[in-house]
Amino acid sequence: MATDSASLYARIHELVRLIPAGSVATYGQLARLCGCSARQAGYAMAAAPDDVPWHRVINSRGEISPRKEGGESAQRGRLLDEGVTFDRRGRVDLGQVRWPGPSWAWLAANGYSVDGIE
DNA sequence: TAAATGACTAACA
DNA sequence: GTGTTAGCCATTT
Repeated sequence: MATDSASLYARIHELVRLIPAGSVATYGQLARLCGCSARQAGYAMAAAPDDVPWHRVINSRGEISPRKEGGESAQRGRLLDEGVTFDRRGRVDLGQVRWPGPSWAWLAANGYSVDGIE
């Protein structure tokens, strides 16, 4: 259970909730937005509740990250159900389905620096 | 308290 | 294209 860093996870989870169906984001992308490292983004997914579309978060290669349990297939299935296509290698076309990120308005409304760099 | 772990990434060979 | 190295930092042991 998260301790003091629960707010950090909450922030990541909120970002993930903004990802529309049919789009995907990378761990590093979320990490940049929440101001933490990519590993923490992965940890946040492991701890993500069911109301978070964690299946829309993949690694920078556009593949499903291998984890302990074999939940990869479930994640792939959810994405396919949302219209995300995988190529023969099991990778998605990030150039096509990658989530551009939250709107500037959202960022500003949530205390993020719109300048990109605080 | 210290060391190991991990749903990562970028850079380099 | 693949393999290795280093950096990352909360969580777990």
